[in-house]
Amino acid sequence: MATKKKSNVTIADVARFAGVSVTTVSRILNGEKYVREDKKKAVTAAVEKLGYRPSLYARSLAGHRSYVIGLLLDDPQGDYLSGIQRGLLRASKIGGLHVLVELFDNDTTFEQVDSFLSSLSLSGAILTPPICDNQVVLAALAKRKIPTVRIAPGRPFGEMTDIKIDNFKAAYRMTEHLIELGHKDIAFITGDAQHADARERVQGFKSAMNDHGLRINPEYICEGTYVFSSGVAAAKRLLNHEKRPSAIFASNDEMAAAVLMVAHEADLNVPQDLSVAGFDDLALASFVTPPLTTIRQPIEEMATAAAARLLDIHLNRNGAPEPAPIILDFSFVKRESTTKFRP
Amino acid sequence: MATKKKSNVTIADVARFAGVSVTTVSRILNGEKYVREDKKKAVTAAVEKLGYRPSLYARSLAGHRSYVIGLLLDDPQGDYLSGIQRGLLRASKIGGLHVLVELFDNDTTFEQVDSFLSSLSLSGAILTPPICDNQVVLAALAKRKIPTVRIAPGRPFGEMTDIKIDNFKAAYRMTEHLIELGHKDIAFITGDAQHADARERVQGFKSAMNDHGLRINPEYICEGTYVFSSGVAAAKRLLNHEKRPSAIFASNDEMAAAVLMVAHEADLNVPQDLSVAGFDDLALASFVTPPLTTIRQPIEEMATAAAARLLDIHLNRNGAPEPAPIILDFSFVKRESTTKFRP
DNA sequence: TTGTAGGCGTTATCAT
DNA sequence: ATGATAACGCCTACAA
Repeated sequence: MATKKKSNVTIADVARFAGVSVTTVSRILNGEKYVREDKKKAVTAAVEKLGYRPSLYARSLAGHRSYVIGLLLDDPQGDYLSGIQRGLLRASKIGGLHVLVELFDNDTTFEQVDSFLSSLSLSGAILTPPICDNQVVLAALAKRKIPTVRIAPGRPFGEMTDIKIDNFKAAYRMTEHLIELGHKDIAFITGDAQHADARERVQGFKSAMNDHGLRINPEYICEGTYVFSSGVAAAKRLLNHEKRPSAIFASNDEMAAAVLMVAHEADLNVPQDLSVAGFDDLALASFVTPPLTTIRQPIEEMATAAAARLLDIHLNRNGAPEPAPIILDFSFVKRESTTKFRP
Repeated sequence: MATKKKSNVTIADVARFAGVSVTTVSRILNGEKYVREDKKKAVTAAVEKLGYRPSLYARSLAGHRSYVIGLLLDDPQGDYLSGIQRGLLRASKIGGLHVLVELFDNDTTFEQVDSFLSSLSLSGAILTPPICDNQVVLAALAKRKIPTVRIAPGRPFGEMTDIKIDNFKAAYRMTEHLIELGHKDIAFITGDAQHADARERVQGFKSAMNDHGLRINPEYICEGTYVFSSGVAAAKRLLNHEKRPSAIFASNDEMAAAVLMVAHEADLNVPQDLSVAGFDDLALASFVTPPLTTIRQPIEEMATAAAARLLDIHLNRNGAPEPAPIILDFSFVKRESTTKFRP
């Protein structure tokens, strides 16, 4: 009748079973040194046999390290999120970390973020645009000294690791592509100027134009905000221009898709009548008609790198964050939305 | 010189400050009754003043409830994920829960899931397709008696709450739309037959056809798997058919987008030469050319409902899960990819 | 209605 | 190299 007490097997059970102290078990589990091989073996066996799993909560409470990294989000939009998460989740899992996602609106107060951090004491945090430039959130993170890595951030901030591609170079590259195709009247739709990456992209475009001795028509530079509707507006302006450009470089795919739509409505054929270039290589870039020539950010790798960085900090408990930014390579993706200029 | 010990303010501090016992504080924090108003007020004030935030880990350890719900994912794909997360995160935040995301491949073992659950003792779990039909995961969840709600699941399973739309009805509705437009030769591209929703959609299509006295050409029913490439294959087969259909109903938007692409390559105008209907109303449905007529699943609401359900269980600690499925309304979204049949 | 005291499962400290 | 034992911060009988 002895019903086995349902409670989970604890570290004490393992210790007893292996004939050692809980301290020793703990040491072994945490990969510390100063443990004899035979004991290690015994413990490992016991763990296996009993199906023991340490309680995340007990460890966190006693050890002051939570094994949880926070993915802080502003508003979960667009599918770059899935790329980020895939990279993050895979890497975290391997490193024995868990990912907790939390939402923080644009008008979140310092108090709110701080209280969140207080109750969770994260092992690290990961921020993506646009929240990676939210001063309130950043301040709260810094105050608690939470190791933080930012993916594709705008302005730099304190001692945080930044992960990004060289947006300037990427935009430069795309512009050169257009120029090589013979285009001269090239228009550009900017992203949300709040983001540094948006600013870098315009700069890349402008530099390439200048370096190739091409004149930039100020009316060919349209302000967008990275969202579809802003792309529609910009495209309409551009295509109704008395002398319409022969190519449009939108600083993200969503706006490029908008250009495609407007062009289609205006009975313009892309790419015969108009070349269109995007940026980001979201899934939709391959779905639209015609598929977009674009720049791919290695989103997943970026997230993987972020997790790796955090894991490193977590393991080494090192106080020297070495905030050198990590720059990853972009890739140029040629599809069918761009082609040779023909008058 | 008295440097305030940096450690966080604890429940004991609050109790001291408010002149009551920790028990009382705990009670108040957890909204139990049997507390005098004045004490409650004093405690609330102390909490405010001290900026106290309970430690999630300590609560979890002592209270055997984690306040963490797990969003279990197979492979973070597509943008339905962002909708889910938005709903989930918002609702969870309001309810004071946190969302932890974890990845489980298709070949995850029972042992792995079990060990995950063991170390986190989730307050609840949420599953989306396709993992919501992963028998291994489901079994592990059931064994630990973790309250689980599944979004748009295939086959039913044990005592879990299911949240879904009436796929049959939705597909029926879309088919009727096509029929009302005068189409008779309507083709259908199925989804992954593993998913019950895919099967329900075919059924809806067939029933509508039958009910309207239309013949279903077996060659017009193409097997797809919900992914773009399968849509391409199906579309090619359909459009090369000696007598090609005047309308194609793809059981998700991704495949519908594929049809659009193939049609475009074949110099067919959509919708003049061919009507195309999708299902899901992903973001891409509005981006493609022409925008897709489709069915919208209230993804975000589904997630919200899921969180609400879990919160309810969490609060009431009720053992009666009442696994009645929650059926939410879909909506029919008319865009430009479908139009009247003209011979 | 309120307080006391004993866990919850680990890690950290300090001996040995 | 290994083991007691005291935290960690909170919840929850049990007592009052």
